[in-house]
Amino acid sequence: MTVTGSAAAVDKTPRTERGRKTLRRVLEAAAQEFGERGFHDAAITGITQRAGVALGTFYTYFESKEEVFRALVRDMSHATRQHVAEAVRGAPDRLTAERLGLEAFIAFVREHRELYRIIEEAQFVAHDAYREHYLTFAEGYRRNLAAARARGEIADGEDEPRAWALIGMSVFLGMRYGLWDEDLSPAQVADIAIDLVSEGLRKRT
Amino acid sequence: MTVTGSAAAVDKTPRTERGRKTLRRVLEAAAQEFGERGFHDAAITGITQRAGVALGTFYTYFESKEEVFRALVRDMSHATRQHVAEAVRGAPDRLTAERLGLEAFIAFVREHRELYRIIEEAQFVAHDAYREHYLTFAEGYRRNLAAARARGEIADGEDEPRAWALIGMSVFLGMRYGLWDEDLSPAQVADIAIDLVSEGLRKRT
DNA sequence: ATGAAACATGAGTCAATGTTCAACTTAGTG
DNA sequence: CACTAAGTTGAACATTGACTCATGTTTCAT
Repeated sequence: MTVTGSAAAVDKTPRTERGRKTLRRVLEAAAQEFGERGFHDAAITGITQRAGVALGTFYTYFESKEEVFRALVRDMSHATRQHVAEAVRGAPDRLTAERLGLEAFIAFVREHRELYRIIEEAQFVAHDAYREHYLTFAEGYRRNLAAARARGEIADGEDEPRAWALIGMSVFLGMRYGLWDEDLSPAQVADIAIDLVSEGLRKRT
Repeated sequence: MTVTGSAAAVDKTPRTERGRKTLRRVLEAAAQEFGERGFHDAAITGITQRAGVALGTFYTYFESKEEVFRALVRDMSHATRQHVAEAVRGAPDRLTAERLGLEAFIAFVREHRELYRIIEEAQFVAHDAYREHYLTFAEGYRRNLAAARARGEIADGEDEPRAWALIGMSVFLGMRYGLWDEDLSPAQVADIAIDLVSEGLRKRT
């Protein structure tokens, strides 16, 4: 028996080319609106106006304001990981990969200023999506560190806390040097930060 | 001439002991309400109910919902810095101070779970207060690193990006091991993270 | 061509809640 | 005691914006 009624999740996937096009425009408009105004100040009418469609059209594709937001978080999470993975591909070793990844991340932030507004606000609007995002990121990171350790590329240590430390570093450097001020280039920031975590603060004689 | 009228900021500071007591209760109630429900789901009636006062009493002490929130951000920012400074006092060198500070921070997060909800949400609700918080934190950090570098305690490098990297590390470790899961003790997390930044990832033979 | 499904429209509904205010009580001073 | 300032109260107001729905239009398989 098929479940019907108010609790059923209606399939809102577009069936025609026109529908897919409209959906794409609504999603892009939503990214803009949420990025500029934040979740709560963002208005559905703001999204539909940007997209050039009527208010009701929004509800042809999404159940609610929160649902678009979640879709956006998933999209951007995926896009970010994709972009970083691309930049890192073919790196000769882990530390080089770290540098390239951080540089690519900061550059990505500059080109997608809505990223923080949306992903960080998910912490309060769609907490599970937020957790999912960082847990996924951390798991990938942890695996990379474990593999590098197994290859003898990096010193022994706990992979998971290290992964979270490195992610936090990236997120804050992205905020400070990607979003807030561009007084250093992504490459400069990456060089300094990776020097910190590869060589360490302790003075050697 | 004294400015009066709608644009003037009325002084809402309590003059009597009763007033100060009520204000304190409202502030504590606000921290609870915002901490549990977030800025937008929090209701003024929720705050006044927790405080055991009437709705109107709130407006005896605050101009608006946003104003209490800002007051709270300032309070918690100050309390956090205070707590960490306390724990670090008398540390023999910078790396020891880093370890003690991080450990104290994670412990503080566990005891004040409303901290992240409020400070991080300020990013969207009171962006200037959020910037102020981290800029203040970063400036203190930068000075500490510069001083340690001058004393020859740590290796040469750029203080400011290093400060932001270390702050980001702390914030994410606090979230993961303070808020989300307590599978490692604050001391364990601090040891691992400080080992990472003091010794570095590069393998030494 | 034609009928049905998909898509688009936007005025109207409805609940939530931040803020105001006029009346009332309490505290402190001369 | 009398007077004033400070503090308290909660019903009423006003706005806002997410979501519904009845109607109209477009697409497309047969």
